[in-house]
Amino acid sequence: MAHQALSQRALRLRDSGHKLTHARLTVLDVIERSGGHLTSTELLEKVNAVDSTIGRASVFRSLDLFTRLSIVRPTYIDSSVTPTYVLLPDGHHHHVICTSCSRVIEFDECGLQALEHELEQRLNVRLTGHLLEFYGLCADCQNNTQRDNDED
Amino acid sequence: MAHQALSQRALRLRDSGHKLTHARLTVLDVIERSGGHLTSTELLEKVNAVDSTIGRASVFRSLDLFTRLSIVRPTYIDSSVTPTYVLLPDGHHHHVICTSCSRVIEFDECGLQALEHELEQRLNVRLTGHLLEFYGLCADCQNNTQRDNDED
DNA sequence: TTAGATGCAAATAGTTTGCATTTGT
DNA sequence: ACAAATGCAAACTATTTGCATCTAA
Repeated sequence: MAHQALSQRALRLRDSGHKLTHARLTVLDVIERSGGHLTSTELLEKVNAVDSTIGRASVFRSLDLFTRLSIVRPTYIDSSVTPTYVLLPDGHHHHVICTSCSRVIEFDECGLQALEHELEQRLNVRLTGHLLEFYGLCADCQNNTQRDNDED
Repeated sequence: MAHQALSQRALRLRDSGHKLTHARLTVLDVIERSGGHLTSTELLEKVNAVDSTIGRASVFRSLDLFTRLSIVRPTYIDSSVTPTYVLLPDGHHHHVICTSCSRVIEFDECGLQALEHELEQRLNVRLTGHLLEFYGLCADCQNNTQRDNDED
């Protein structure tokens, strides 16, 4: 029952001694295709759209496992209710998220090496990675905002 | 029915045109005393211990208000279920999270203004905030790691 | 073959809402 | 005095659990 080619992360999953089940591979695939920014609710919907026989519990269990394996990480940034899961690529991770349309814009440079270094010295920690997210409005949503008004 | 001296943040609350109610002042006080790292559930308990007549709804409403006023911010700690609220000292938010013991170490400087500015120009976006998390081992956990091995 | 994973449905957390009442200014 | 905020309890949403069944290795 071969899925398609296994992603890097799927291999990590297997190497850590867990079974490569249909449910897990599907959940992982959905996360990867999504660009790596999903709430659990969005994930549930998308997984369900792909294969409606996969149960909610398995999605949550996968999310939990992936978190423990550092494949994914929950962040709370603008929904105060549902955590957003972000894919953790290898070294660092940074992008801009449009708070209006949720579009994700990647960028390469983050220039944090210097800061990382300084923090290691000053705080006496050993750092292995980081997550940097900027929040704001993308070009399109800035234009649409001229129509104004959706304050609370 | 004067509470004790008003904190800096309580003043901000008032200045923003909201009433200084008993419930709000109590919630704020509990957060400030706690060192500024609480889940909503912990907050509910502590508020209840101080004054059991304050209802859950008011606690959540305060949390919501404080978040909108940037007095507090929901963030990831290690429960994947309940957001943790941290006090926001100034404008932005950044910290180091120990991947072993989940300890959170705050730091002030992030030097991202320059980058933020550059991205706004280059990507044609309008940025309003950011989250910066470093992951690594705190001093204690580096030492304990000599004893190695506590995989799952 | 068999331990580990699953799907289901019911149980549990966590959060929000409507509304009559109270309170800060 | 009166708009804003509250407390309550019920509604809702999100997540977890127990267990019989299934499946990857």
